[in-house]
Amino acid sequence: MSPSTLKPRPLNHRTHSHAPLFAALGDETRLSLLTKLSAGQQRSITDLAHNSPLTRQAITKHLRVLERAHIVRCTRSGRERLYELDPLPVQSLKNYLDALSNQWDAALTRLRTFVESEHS
Amino acid sequence: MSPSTLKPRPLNHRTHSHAPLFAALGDETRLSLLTKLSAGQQRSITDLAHNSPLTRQAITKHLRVLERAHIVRCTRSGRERLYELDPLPVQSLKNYLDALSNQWDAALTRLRTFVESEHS
DNA sequence: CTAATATGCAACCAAGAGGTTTCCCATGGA
DNA sequence: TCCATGGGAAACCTCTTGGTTGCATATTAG
Repeated sequence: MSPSTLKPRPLNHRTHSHAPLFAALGDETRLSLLTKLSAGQQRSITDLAHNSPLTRQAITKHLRVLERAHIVRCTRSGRERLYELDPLPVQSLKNYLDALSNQWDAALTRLRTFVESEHS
Repeated sequence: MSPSTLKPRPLNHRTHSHAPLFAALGDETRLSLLTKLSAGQQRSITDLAHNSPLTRQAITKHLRVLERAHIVRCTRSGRERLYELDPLPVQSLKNYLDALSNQWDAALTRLRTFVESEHS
């Protein structure tokens, strides 16, 4: 087996980091907003802020965070601003986590094989 | 079709939120630490801080964040503290994202079916 | 024993996040 | 037209985050 077969290629995903995406998901309020939006309907800001302990302005800020991370997109309709989910980045994150855990599994497997061959 | 068939069950995952996990992953430094650890070997703090623009103490803080989120665990060996990945929460996050995008897909499908039946 | 190494702890700091309040603008409907 | 409604902007506050420095402690090597 050539050494290059063993090298894991350190999972950088072309330096385009997923950290901002993760950060955008790292807040309870924003996750609950995503839950509401995952029903599939476009919702206005006031609508999303309804039945929330927070102010409309707070919800607005959270929506902007989600928008900057491209987790959510928004279109204007009259005086309303309608938000909806953007399904793509979720897929991107899943791919990243897949790569991470695959690399982890592969490392464990290599380690195990090595240890076994040492003992044979 | 009964209404209960349509209801999406809002994806709460027993109130145990994933926000702290996401937050722990929402930092470039921590992601790069995870990349290093994904090679599968236990690494000491000084080892992980080597070739980093940051101080050892900064790395220590980041490792503690990862530890609190149970993304990483650590064992003491002499005067060293060895960190390694904990593969479980990654799987949990993947499941969560799967649920989210499934719910999103399902909502879209229901919406489409509804629109089509309206036009028939 | 002594020196070097690996880490911990505490104080401190600047910047950002999350939230509120207040006031203003635009639009839709009566 | 007039007013209720949806939303934006800015100022402000507090707590957290990400980082530093300095010093103390424990363990290993010689």
